[in-house]
Amino acid sequence: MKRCGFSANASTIKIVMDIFEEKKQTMLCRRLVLVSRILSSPSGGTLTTPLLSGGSSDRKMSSSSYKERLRSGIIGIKKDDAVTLFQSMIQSRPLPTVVDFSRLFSGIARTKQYDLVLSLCNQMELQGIAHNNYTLCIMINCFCRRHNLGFAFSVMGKMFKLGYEPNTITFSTLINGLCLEGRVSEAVELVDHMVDMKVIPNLIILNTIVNGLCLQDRLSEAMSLIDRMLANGCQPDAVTYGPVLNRMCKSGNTASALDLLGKMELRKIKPQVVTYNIIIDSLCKDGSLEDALCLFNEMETKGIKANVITYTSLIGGFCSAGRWDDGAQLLRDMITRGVTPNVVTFNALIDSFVKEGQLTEAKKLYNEMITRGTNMLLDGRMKKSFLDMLS
DNA sequence: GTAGGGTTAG
Repeated sequence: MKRCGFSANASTIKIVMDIFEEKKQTMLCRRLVLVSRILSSPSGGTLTTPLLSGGSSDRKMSSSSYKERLRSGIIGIKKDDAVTLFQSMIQSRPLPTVVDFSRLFSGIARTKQYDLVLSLCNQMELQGIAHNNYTLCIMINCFCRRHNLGFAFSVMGKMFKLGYEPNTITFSTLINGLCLEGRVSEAVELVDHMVDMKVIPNLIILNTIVNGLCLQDRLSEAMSLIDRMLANGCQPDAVTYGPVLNRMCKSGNTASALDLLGKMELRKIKPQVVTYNIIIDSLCKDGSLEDALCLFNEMETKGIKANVITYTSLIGGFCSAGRWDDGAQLLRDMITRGVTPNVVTFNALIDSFVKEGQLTEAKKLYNEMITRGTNMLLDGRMKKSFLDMLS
């Protein structure tokens, strides 16, 4: 290991890397580990051989229903639902494969219920189903999101012990974890280690580092990293620029963000709707409503469809400028164009009407909002608008 | 087959 410039609190990385080096030198040992894992895994036999061939019809039903459920999609799965699905999986015979569990865990992780994923991972192991490279990586991500870097690195150690080699995704998960902790320098060190280990960093890794630098408000370093990417033939994408633009706008430098948007276009990087939203919102807050509307037209001309956030920012801009009628008109426009307003959109208008004492208008909008359904009434800020109105 | 990043509105 040629590098030794770790800071004291980077010792975990070093320890884990040392374990890896040790493993690499003993490939035979690794094979033995793999073999013994297959032999000793309690789930080894049941994964391919049903224990209850021709089991009860209940169990067959349950088996086909979890498969159906995983296939039909578990986007936005709620906790109770996830637990029920997991229970039906562990009661099925033959037991589901670790791949089925990784699908479930991945779906839950996307809803940010990291604790739940970790707890179900634990229960899966107790059922005798061994982790694989994928489920371990999901665990690393969960620990990183919970700001438990120590546990994340120990899961990586476990991966090594089981004979898995880290790949780009394993590293990027940990690099993001370090960035989320504000430990960008160590994240960069880890990129160096990847390279030493012949694992090639990709655009996602670089974007992660750029975002980490932006989180630390290290904008000039982020910009020079992007320049180096360009110089080395690594084309950044809109995601690379998002955090940079956001940081510029949030620190009151909308003009620089507009400049950068121009540079993106020169570099043939297609902005996303989010890219425009960041700048449009910032212009609205600056009071540069006309510029915001120009940008709004520009994005539509380019075929980038405005979404609820774009409209909400603009409506807020109109309201701050005292142009409530224009704001209300934009609300009608967005509905006509098939963009559904949400509680934030209505709140911007209603709050503004209430503040102006235009209670009739506020009530009309309120009625429209409840006609449109959903449980918007439960929203706290909306309640505040109405308390203001009543007082 | 499944795992990784990210920026936006009150």
